[in-house]
Amino acid sequence: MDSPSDRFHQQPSQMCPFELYRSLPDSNPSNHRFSPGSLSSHPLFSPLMHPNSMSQRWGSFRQRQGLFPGLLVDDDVSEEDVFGKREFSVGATPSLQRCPGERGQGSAPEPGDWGQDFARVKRLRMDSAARSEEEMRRREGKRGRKSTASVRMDKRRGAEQGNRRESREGRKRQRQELKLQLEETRGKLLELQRKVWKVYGGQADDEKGGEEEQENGLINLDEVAEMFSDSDDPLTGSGFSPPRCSSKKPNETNGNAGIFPETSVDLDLELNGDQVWLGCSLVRGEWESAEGGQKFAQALKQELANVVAQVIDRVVRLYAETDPSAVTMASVPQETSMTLDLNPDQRPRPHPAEQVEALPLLTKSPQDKRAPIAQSVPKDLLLPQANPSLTPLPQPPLPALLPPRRKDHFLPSYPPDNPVPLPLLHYTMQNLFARSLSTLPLHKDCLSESFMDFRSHNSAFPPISLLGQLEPSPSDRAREGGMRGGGAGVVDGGDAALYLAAGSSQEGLSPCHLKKAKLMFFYTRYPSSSTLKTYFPDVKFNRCVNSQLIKWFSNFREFFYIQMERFARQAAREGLASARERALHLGRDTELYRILNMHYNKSNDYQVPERFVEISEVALREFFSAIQSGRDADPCWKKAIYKIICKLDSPVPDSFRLPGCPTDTYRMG
DNA sequence: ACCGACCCTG
DNA sequence: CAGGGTCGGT
Repeated sequence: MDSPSDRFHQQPSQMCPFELYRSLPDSNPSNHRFSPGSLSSHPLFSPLMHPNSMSQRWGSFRQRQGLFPGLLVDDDVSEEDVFGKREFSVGATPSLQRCPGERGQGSAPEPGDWGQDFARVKRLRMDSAARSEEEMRRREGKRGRKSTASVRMDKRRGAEQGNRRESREGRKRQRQELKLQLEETRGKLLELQRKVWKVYGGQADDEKGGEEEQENGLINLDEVAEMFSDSDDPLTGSGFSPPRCSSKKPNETNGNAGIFPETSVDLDLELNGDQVWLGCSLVRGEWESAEGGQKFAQALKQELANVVAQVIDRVVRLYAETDPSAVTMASVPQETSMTLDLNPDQRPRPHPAEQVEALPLLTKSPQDKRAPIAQSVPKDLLLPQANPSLTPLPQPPLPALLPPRRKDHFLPSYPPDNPVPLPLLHYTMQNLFARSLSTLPLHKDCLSESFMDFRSHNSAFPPISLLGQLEPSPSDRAREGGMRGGGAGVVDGGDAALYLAAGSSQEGLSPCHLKKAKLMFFYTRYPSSSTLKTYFPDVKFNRCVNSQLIKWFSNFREFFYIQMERFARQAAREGLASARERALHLGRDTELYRILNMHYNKSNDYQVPERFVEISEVALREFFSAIQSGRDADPCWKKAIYKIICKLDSPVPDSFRLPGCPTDTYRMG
């Protein structure tokens, strides 16, 4: 039989995850500690889902078992083949394991990479040496039990030749014994799991399938390793049933059974089910035959795989909740689970491809030191969708930037159910691009590099039709300054990319800041330096930046007053009083309003505050009266008007205090 | 539409 | 010196 230990000496990329833990020649764990900060960049669980590791092993297993006669899985077959056939054979499982944007599309993963990942996991496993020892002892005990079971079965075979009834009773006893053994191991695993979860942070009881998570930062890799190590034993692996491989456990969601299901019921269900047992092809009664022992071992192994899948699942969940950029990966263990999905349960599961795809992409996206928006966006908007099993997080007062995934993706090369949330992809790419620009030499002292660059390269970015994907749903339109602050806003096509990237910290001013300043102009025409500092928290202020911002507002005023004077003179030329009055009224349907809106709110995604319309009309009338009365002959005739307008500043909404480009959802959708 | 240069004021 | 305004260039 193809016991896990048979694969001991295979190259890492072909090893089962649990083999890794079992076969650790490295005895110097202290050399291999990973800093938690680097966690997100380590594809910890990706190797576990790699076909060369788990799935391929199970593919071979299936082949030898004849579980899928039509599914020829060879150890040397390519990843694509494995996947393709698997997908074909397990059509009911909506699974896309590889990442079109990353590993798929013919770009086979490099075994070296995966091997390294395995090695990392290995080392992690070694980090808990004492724990390992304990588990080894545990394993030894279980192996002993296992062989005992085999012996018993042999004996039973001999008894079969005797009295029929006796043999039947013996079988019953055997079954009972096996059940007891399984229950025992399950109990032990349960205990172990609880320990682990306590160590992890007292979540043993309140953590229901990883649904209630807190943002504790990055997971300690040791803890992750422990979680893996908890389930690396085939026998202990039977402690919890696979979420997707065996029959659904009705009590699985009761209490802590969500993680550690009650054992007796499970076994009863499975043994009485007269169907697939423990998620493999071992049908009731079959395991009592001559090869029953082997099949029993296989069943146990399969259980182990299921356990691994669960562990991965939980690790991924933890990833998802601690690293928002990985949320789309949440609940991932599709590789093993899909492979073993012979008896799919009813547990709702997220689209596998969605998660598998996004992680490599997202974890590679630069995590800016401040970037609160960048981090919050995917979590808020993608988490509930990508992982419906997770409790939705409270909606922060940040704009919803990423809409639900739509089917009409604009990257045609992707499948319809493209797992990569494209807006997110967009953001990532833009962010990468923007960041890469930051390495360019400075052109200006005050403006950010990206600003300088993008001013002449806006065309390099997607047109608005594409960026329209970023628009939130029209459901929560905000009225009258109802901006929901902070986030990287959706603006016109040319600038949107820049604004998106501007949630990150800036040495200088970015187009997003310009946009924000313009929107601020709706509220304050004469902001003080302190005000500017307040509302541009993501800008490192120095004299130059401050002057630049002041200059911006000066320019805004310049434009504003020029338009006022122009339209005032135009009104002054009106002969009829009614027409003049009409011209002096600044309705939202007037040309002056359109011009102002176009200038300060170019993308028209922000509702111009009524107050600004009123103030503009005041200015217009002031200009008009000055012109009418001939005061414009005075070279300083505008000063008086400036004085009036200067007093009409209103407070800027708090949403502007957040970094990034504010926007409301007006006109969205 | 934007910005630099320049001037003025406090 | 900071900030505001104006003018002219692009």
